[in-house]
Amino acid sequence: MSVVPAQAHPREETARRNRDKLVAAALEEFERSGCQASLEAIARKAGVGIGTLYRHFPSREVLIFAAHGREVEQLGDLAGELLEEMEPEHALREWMDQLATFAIKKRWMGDALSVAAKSVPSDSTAYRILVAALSRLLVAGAASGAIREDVGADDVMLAIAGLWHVNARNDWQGQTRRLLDLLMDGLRAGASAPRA
Amino acid sequence: MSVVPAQAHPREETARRNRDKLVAAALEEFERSGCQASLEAIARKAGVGIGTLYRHFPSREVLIFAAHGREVEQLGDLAGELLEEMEPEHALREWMDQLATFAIKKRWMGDALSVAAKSVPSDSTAYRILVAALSRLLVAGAASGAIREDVGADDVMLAIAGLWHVNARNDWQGQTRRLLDLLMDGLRAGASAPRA
DNA sequence: CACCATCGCGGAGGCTCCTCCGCTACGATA
DNA sequence: TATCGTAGCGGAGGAGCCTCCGCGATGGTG
Repeated sequence: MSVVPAQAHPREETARRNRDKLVAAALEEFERSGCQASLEAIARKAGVGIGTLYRHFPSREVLIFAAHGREVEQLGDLAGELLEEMEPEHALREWMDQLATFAIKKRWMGDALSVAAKSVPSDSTAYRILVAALSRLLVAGAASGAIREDVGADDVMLAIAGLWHVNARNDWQGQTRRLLDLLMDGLRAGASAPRA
Repeated sequence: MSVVPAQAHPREETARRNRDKLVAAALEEFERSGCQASLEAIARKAGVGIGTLYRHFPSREVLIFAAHGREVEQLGDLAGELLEEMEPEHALREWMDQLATFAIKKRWMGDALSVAAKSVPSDSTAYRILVAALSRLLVAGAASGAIREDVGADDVMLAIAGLWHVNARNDWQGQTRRLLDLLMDGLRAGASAPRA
């Protein structure tokens, strides 16, 4: 996982190993019981003290993303790939669909983002990655003339915050589709009443 | 507060008094420290056991709305009043603005609704009240031809879920305005691409 | 070699959550 | 009046959160 600097201080070495053990344990526990799994249980499973867990991961959210960072990055990269394959407007929609699916299928993500949203979300690495991806899509859309220019990635993140709440519902596909349809209609250039 | 049935069983009488004491204490504590205030502290302040609190209010959310129910109802009533004063499209927007302001100014509300959203939100009385109000506005809007007909109140609730997260940000007015602008643009009749 | 500064570790401790259960007090019944 | 059933009360208890601090290992210094 982590890069091993050839001749590290043994202390740092141990610390790194502990970190890795924690991430592994967290991944398992989050998988098993959603991401409100007990942090003490994770520490126990990793065989380290609870203090060690909190030193490495000062908040639950940080741990969640440490465990799932890779997947978030892939979602970030996806934006670029979609932009190469299709026109920006469709890429934007497709990306948001993927994000929604992600939030449903990988329950941790919805949970995590809704935790992240509580504090100052911009503190969250994952949040930043997603906003960056979204931003690329919006800029490309604006450049192509399909998407209005007066809306920022932050605004759209806020507008799709509802996705994190769709979770347990029965008709999540319908809910998600309608929510994104609504949003896309608002996002299209010319949607807004002609500005003065 | 509660209606006093003339000759109640003394036991029920005590229970009612306890309930009222709890609501009063909760109101104070929520005011003081946001609605993640300690329930044990509330019980202490009310002078009852923690068990009594949980018997009357099985979840934090229930207590929050027991304490603030009146205000939520007023917000519900506001929908009808606005519809009498202005055309539906503006009433809808105005109502959502009020809701947003509410969510910011009365921090408990944003908190509470985001708690409510986690479980099955339709279990929450407050949620139902708000959805009902929204529904009235949408129906009126559709009848007047200003608002599209294929969007339900639940969908809109989901779309404005972001409002609960605006909370701590600096530029909440701007964020809120942009979010609602976006939504209104999507909601206007004719916004959607012509359907097949 | 003896001493010292530093850093990461573990876990105790204070607090909250929420459940569960024994107790009491009061009305009902004989 | 003596006994019983029951509704509502209080709070102990087990679990989790998070902080804080004493400890031991390690590498540097005289």
